Amino acid sequence: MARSARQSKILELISTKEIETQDELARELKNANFEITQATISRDIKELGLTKILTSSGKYKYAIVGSDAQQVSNKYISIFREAVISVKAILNLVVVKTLKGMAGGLGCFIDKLNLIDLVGAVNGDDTLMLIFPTAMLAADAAKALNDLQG
Amino acid sequence: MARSARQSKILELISTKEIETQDELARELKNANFEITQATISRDIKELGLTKILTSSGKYKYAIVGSDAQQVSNKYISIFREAVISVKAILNLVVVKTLKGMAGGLGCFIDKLNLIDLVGAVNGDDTLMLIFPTAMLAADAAKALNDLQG
DNA sequence: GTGATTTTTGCATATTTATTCAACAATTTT
DNA sequence: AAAATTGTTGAATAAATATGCAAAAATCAC
Repeated sequence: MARSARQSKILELISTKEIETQDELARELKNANFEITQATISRDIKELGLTKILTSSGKYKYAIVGSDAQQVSNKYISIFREAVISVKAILNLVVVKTLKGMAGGLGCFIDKLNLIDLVGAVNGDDTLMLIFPTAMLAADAAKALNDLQG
Repeated sequence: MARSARQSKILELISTKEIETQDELARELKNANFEITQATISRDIKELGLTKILTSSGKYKYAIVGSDAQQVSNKYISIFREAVISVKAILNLVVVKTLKGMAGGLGCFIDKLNLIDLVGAVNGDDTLMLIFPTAMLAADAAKALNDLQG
């Protein structure tokens, strides 16, 4: 599980910070209690299909980017499956319970891969709340996410 | 001018071939009579905001990618200005005359940055033909492109 | 459980990419 | 036109990233 949790954390980190190098990512992961080397990060990054893009300040940072490879999202799905405990719709909200520490990463890529009419998302450590325009859309999304769980 | 022509060629090359490394790009450019080193290519790639993305075969290739930096497209505009001689609409087509060898690169990124209702594009060495659904859209596009010329 | 098989990882290193610095070319200023 | 400024480049090298290989960990078959 450490593997999925780590990759989830990587998604969260690159979405919330401007990570310029794999060594920097290694340091951030260390702060989050993932003791890991650059070599493994290189592999994770390839698996997640991440790449560096140019920011407006002329620096490069890692980002989730639409790639040729559609299978890449399969990787995300497998993280999703490992991380998610339950998905429930309440009014216009969907509440997702996750393993500890994985709500953040999950939120980031549910956000990115915008398959659904999501207004926004907030998360704690093990809970993710997705906000929808209507109860109906929330129910649809909850169903879609539950289906994903296989 | 060699600079713009070279960068235009780079756009063409990465759009039509799977270029994996800067050295490979250097060899391709050599074939196209641009004698250039990897160092300069590294700079060109940064200027053009290109990055490597994962292909479905698990390899990386260079690609044009939507970045944070909107100024990036300014770079494209400046290549456009240097390359284009004239833009004319005829029926539902727009014919763009360019400097020799630059029609290909131009077509590639006009295609990518899909600002306009373009159906398709074909090009020779110094002529680029853009195909639109209607004469009206072709005329609009021709006007937009002429405006770009500053 | 044991042993076989597969997966994940770190280390060392190869490969790839970015940058420093000096030279040269182009452009502007005077 | 010379001098000064600015932009472009290559060579060498620094920095960053990927990978071969062996070891450790996890998973599976029995």
